[in-house]
Amino acid sequence: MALRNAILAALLDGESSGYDMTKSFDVAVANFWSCTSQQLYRELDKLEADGLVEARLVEQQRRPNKRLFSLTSEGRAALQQFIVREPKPTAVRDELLVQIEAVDVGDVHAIMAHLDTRGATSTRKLLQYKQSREVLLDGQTEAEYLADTTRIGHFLTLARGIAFEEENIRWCDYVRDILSGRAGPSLDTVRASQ
Amino acid sequence: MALRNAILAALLDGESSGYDMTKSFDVAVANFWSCTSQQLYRELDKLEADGLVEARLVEQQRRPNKRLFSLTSEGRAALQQFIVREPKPTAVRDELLVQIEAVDVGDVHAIMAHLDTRGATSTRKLLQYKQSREVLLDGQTEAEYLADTTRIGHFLTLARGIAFEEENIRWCDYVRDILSGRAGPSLDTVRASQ
DNA sequence: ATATTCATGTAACAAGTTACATGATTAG
DNA sequence: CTAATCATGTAACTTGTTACATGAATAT
Repeated sequence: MALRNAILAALLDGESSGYDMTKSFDVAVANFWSCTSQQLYRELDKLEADGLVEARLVEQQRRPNKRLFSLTSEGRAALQQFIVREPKPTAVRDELLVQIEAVDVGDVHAIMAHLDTRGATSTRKLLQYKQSREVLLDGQTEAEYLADTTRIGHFLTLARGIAFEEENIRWCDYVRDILSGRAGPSLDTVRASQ
Repeated sequence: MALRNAILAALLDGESSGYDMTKSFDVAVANFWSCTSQQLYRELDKLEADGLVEARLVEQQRRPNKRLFSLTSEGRAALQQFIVREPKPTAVRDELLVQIEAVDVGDVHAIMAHLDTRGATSTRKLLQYKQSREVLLDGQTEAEYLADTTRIGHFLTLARGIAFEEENIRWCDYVRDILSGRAGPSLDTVRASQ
């Protein structure tokens, strides 16, 4: 009853295959839910069995056949019921933060490498989100967009994703600065100064 | 192998009972991991069986007896191994964002109520985090604290928690403003103007 | 030639959630 | 007298992850 609603919400933008969603869960939906492709296929089967989505088989010549899923009216009704329920508090689960919590007893250089990787990931995601935003806006100002559109939800969650990644990048830089003062010169720095 | 490390990291600050951790996972650790008390007790048993933590029974007169857990050297070593491994990307899981994604097909007033609740929760958490920060700083400036301490990890994760909740509050306000323009006058507003 | 993309899954396992249970003590 | 706090758990269930599998088509 959890992933369900994220899938139903993702289908508001139109029909989609499991494969499409596997990737769009990395971009469009990534700022509010995440899952593996195996979970998606399993849940889509259940949703179909429960009549909340329906599948349309599309036969292709040079590609494997695919099933395009779309919301049924029951699915739409289930979503409507879901949004009036009190949402659970956000479940935060970040291994990098657990590692930072333990930085005092471990390898500072390893942590700094993780911070670089995370910073790069966040930068890439931020770029994707901002591009999605430009696509939605399509040359309009935010005010113009908001006045016109019938699809405001995705714009608002995108705003949260953008703010989250910006904050993430700032924090990675902040922590890296502080840790580099504690780590002692890295091997690279020593080599560079010789 | 997931909650494990969060528990081990939490024990860096000293011994703690399952009950203590149930609540500190709501405050201190909440910005990077969350779990139920049932999970904690189960995982603590496993950690003890694996020799990563050890329990000390404290008999109390007017309270139920409790077991205080602390890190063993094996536990500390396990943490050190954990922090050199590449961390998994953050798993975001926020029902409120799923609901916002679906706001176009559902009850806008219900969503606004959820935003108010979330805003209030974030405000409360932010206050707690800031108070924790003051306790750590103990009158010193940030620079003074960072120069002196041997326990920098928690300070840095706390900074992330503070930034996260501040951003959350900003976003809730932003979305509420936009939605209140679309919802039409609420029943309350109508009553107030009569 | 080799790797990646498209497109779908199964099976086994690990982790997380919900409901339930106990029972004394203290604060309002 | 009622509710909350302290302190621990068990059992059943739902989710999420990992490893594995297939097989043609295109891009490098």
